Amino acid sequence: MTTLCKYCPLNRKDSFQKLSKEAIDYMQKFKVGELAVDPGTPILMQGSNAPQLFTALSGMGIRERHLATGEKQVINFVFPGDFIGLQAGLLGEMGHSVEARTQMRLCVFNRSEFYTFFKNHPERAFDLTWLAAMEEHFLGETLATIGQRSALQAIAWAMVKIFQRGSALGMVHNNTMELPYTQRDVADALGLSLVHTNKTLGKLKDRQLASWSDRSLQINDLQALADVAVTELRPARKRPFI
Amino acid sequence: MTTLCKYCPLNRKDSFQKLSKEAIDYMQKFKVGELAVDPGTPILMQGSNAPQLFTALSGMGIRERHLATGEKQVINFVFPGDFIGLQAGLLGEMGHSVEARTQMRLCVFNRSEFYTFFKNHPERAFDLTWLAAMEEHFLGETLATIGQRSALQAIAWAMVKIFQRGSALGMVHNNTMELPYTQRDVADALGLSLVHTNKTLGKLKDRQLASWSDRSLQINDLQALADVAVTELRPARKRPFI
DNA sequence: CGCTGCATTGATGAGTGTCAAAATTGGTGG
DNA sequence: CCACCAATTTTGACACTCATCAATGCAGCG
Repeated sequence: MTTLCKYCPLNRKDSFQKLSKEAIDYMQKFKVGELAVDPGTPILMQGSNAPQLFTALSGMGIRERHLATGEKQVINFVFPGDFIGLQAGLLGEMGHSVEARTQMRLCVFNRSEFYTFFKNHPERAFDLTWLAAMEEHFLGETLATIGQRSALQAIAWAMVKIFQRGSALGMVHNNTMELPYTQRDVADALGLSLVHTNKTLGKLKDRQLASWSDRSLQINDLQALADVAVTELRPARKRPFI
Repeated sequence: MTTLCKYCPLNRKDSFQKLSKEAIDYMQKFKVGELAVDPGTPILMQGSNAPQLFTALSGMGIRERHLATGEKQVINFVFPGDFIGLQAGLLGEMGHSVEARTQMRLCVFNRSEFYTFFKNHPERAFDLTWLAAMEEHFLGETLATIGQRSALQAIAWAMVKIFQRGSALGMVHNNTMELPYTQRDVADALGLSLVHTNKTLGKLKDRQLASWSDRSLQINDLQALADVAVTELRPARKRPFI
């Protein structure tokens, strides 16, 4: 049972830019279906030339890049509203894989209509490029984290980012949000070993900055955590979605 | 004295997708001037909301992100054909600074006409998004490098990437290309200390894999270097430019 | 109730960072 | 043409963060 775009769950959240009625009508034509996946399911594979692109409607996942050595680098975490498959759509090949970490519902688009999309709806193309620019911005910040921050700073930074993102999406209640990731995911995202990540998380808990256990992250003083991370807390902006 | 777009130096290089005559005519209207800068000149500042966007016509530079701690992370290296200011154009704020490392000539566009650009020329908007996707792809690879590769692998990887990029642009002669960067730049790009970078570069030279001195990089066996870096050598694709 | 995946803890050492100083290079002015 | 200065490269010694190895505990699950 496919949700009509006019009832799109994303368009109801106020962390997203509202779509106009016309835009919704158009997206309805562009949308070819809906995909529901279980935790652990691969959605797009690195190197693949996928015929389908997605927008996450609900649930969480990860983007990860596999190396020849068998290790992997987590590029970032996927939240509702994220567009999945930009690289496949434009370059014809994904630079990373995407995998579900919770149950997810995805809105499915056809890659073949991608160019038409650009041609007929420049404001939507603009939105897509906006998302790409935002991603570039974020990856630059991540690069600075892995390259320059200590393990403690890096993990604090990651927790701040995740918490803020979750907060904007209404996933935070009582200073607490669900985190479906494993410590290995976080370790791979920050270029740290699993053991050291575990010990560093322990340190954050000892200092009462961030407490993460049982898939649940609690942060009482976000500013204090941001201070440890040497980051500025900035209000989230409304994002477009595709 | 401003070059006419029909004589654009980028359009003559065959590593770029040729622009149609109509596209050139349009770009001519979009182009508002040309900027020549000396080495060391800041082109765009992190956090700024620049009114102008650029395409590098010649010369090289770096993108760098400054941290509150005074350290910096080099995001990547700027080559001819690179678009500069995507984030300013779309997000209204740069996530990093851009600085010249050689003399550079830049093609200047007005940010205010950016949206018009999208609206009237979807194929050019498509190209811009293509570049953004390519950047995202590259940053993902860089993330994997900093996060997962050893210092030796990382530096080998960086040399391979730079050499390939230079090669595509016709900057390589006799297995040698000019490198206007400092070891500090490379260290900051890979999250390594200057001293360790220096010693590791020495190791690559000892092993006759890559020899960089006097601003000049020589690589005789690129495949061998790529093997050390644990990367695949892939043929460069034709890129669009703006 | 024995798997299997994940979290946790302790011990040890390698890979890098940091500190300090010398060598080299390039530019500038006398 | 030389003297001087700043920036960069190079080297050596030492410290420390973080990776690796190895076990144990714990929970979910067929």
